[in-house]
Amino acid sequence: MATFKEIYKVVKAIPKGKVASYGQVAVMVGSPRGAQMVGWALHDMDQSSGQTSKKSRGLTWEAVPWHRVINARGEISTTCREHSAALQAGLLQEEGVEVKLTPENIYKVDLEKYRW
DNA sequence: AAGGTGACTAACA
DNA sequence: ATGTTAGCCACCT
Repeated sequence: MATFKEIYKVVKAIPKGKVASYGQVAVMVGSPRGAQMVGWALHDMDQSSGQTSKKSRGLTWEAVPWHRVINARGEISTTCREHSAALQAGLLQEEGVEVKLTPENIYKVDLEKYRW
């Protein structure tokens, strides 16, 4: 069953230097159709550095590498776009992941190379 | 308890 | 080929 906890667990399992799509994570947690929920789970902790900050959904947000999770096209699709997206891209690059910036200001990752 | 929501995806027009 | 619509499923109010 795909719960936040399970999702975090899977996300934390993503190796450094690799990325996974929401759908991919969803499948791993056992809910192939729960992609949206995955992104949602991550969004709950968007604080960037990783602080529980607001008690939010009451889940413990230990260092979950949420930046390694992107959409099916390898793009960073945050609702807060530029804000969180830039941070995410930066973190990925630090891990050795090549992140491109499209003309539309959308960060993209080469899934062919970095997909988990 | 029921309804609404969302960092998605895939299929259809 | 792009743009829209529908399905999804746990979590919040």
